[in-house]
Amino acid sequence: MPVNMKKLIVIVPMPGTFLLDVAGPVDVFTAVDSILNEAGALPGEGYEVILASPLNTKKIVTKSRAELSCNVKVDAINKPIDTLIIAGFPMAMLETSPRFIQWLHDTYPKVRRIGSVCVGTYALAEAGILEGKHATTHWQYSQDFQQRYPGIKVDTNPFYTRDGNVYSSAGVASGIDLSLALVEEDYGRDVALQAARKLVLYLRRTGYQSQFSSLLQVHTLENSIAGKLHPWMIRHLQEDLRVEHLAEQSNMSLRNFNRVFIKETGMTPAKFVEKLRVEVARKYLEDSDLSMEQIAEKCGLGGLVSMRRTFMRHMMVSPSDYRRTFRTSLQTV
DNA sequence: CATATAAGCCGCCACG
DNA sequence: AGCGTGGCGGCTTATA
Repeated sequence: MPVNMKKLIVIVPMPGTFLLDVAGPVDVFTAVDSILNEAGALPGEGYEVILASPLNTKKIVTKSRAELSCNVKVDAINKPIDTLIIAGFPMAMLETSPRFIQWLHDTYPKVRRIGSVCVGTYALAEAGILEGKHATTHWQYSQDFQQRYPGIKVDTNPFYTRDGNVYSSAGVASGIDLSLALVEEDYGRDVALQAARKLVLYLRRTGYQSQFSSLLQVHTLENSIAGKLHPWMIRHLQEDLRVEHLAEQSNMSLRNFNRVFIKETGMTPAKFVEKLRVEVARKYLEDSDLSMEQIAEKCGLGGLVSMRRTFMRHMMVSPSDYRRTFRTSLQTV
């Protein structure tokens, strides 16, 4: 893929889809692109987002009867696809559009990654892309899905799952969570966070996945010093986690520890510890009634002022604001 | 708010 | 040479 080309995000809206299935990912990627541009993007940085119709017509009628006008029909796409996302999928389409399924099957090997929103997961399954892999779909359909495709491991809890370069998300609004995760993978947490702020979203809603630290990729979890240290750090958050001690714990010299750690995680040890502390603090703010002092204590974030400063630096909101908005948004749902 | 002190980071070079 | 490693010194950054 040419280096100086923006990543092409192709979103396929299935007829009868919820608008949000489509609009969520579209707006996330679009917002990120403009954020990157405002920040002075390098050539090739950012996203080009297009809608591609799976039918013979460019017009797609959504469930609400609102009409989407696609940029192109899928088989007319002539540029390399970075990310392909299938959104929505009324069940009737399964039998009626073998051509699209075939196209999906043929196109999958040529894309960097592929994802689905909601029942779009059926399309991936039908194209044989998910065989033996983990996947998610809308909770109402997960039982049916499992029966229909016994070779696919269906997770019902998370908002989205990833297995290799295949992603699937649970339904409708979770397409947004998926998209933010993809952005985070590409451009890091800060950019994803900015996009979430711009769209007034939370970067990561609480699903069961959030029990894990998002700081490490799955493959980093084993066979790396960062991965081995990670659980230990979580257990000792309230203690002195100076880099010196981390190096000691890993039986390495300070110098080398630093070097290796950066290579593995892409960030320096101290930054990592700080992010970890903030992340755990967020969790306490979200799902506990512990006082600020108690949270600061548990996370090793020093005292109140110190926690506030550090938290602000990462989240761009104060801990109390974060807790408040989080709580009130939960109540209105 | 300024200024002192500690911690973190990293280039450079050396060793096996 | 080509690598993983580690010590030193100085620059940057956060905090009291």
